[in-house]
Amino acid sequence: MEIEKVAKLIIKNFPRDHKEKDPFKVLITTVLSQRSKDENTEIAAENLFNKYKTPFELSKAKEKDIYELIKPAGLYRQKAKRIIEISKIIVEKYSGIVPDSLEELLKLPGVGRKTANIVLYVSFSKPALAVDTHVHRISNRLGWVNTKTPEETEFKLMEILPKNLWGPINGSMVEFGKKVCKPVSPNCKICPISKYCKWEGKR
DNA sequence: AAAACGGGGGC
DNA sequence: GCCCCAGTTTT
Repeated sequence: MEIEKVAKLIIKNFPRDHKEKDPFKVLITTVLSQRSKDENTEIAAENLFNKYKTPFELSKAKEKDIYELIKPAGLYRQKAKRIIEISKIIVEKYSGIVPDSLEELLKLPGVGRKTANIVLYVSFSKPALAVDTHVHRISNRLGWVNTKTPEETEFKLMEILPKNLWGPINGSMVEFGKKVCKPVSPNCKICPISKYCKWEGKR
C-alpha cells in the first residue's frame, strides 16, 4: 500500500522524539502547548514544574501564583485555571494517577481530542491519532483523504493507516508541516515525498 | 458557526 | 502593525 510507504517516509525524515513520558507532565505540557509554539511551551513548562512537581502540589496552587510562570505559552489565565482544576481532579478522583483512556481524559477541562490523543500515545504508547491543523492539511494535500474537519480526517486516517503508525505520524506530520509542507508557500522543491503528492497547488 | 482566550516571534 | 502558533470552551 502506497500510503503506508509514504507515511513511513515522513516518519523517517521528520522524527519527533518525546523525551518526557511522565503522564502528568505530558498532560500539563500538552495543555500549555495549545495555540503556542514549542519553544514558548518548553519555557512555560520548565518554569511551572520547577516550582510544582506533582499533581498534589499543583492542586494547591492559586491561579495567580502561576500566571507569570506560564505566561510565555499564552492564553495564560485560561490555562492556569484549567491546569489547576485538572490537578485537583487527578488528585481527588484518580488518586494522583492520570487516566489512560480517551473517555476519561476528555472529561478533564481544557482537554479535547488532540490533547487527549497526544497523551495516550506519548505517555501510554497507545495507538492514537492527534489530528491538528498540520495533519489535517497534509492528509488532504497528499490525497489520502478529502475532508472538511479534523475529526473527519481522524476517522478516515484510522481506516487507511495501520495502527502502529498512528502515534508516530502525529509528531512527524507536525515537523514536516513546519519545515516543508507549510500552510502557505510550501517548499515542494526539497520535499522528500513530492513524487507521491497529488496536491494541485504544488509547484 | 463564530468569538474568545494571549504572549512571543516572524515579516 | 499584522498574523500565526501540537486547541478548547463558550456564546
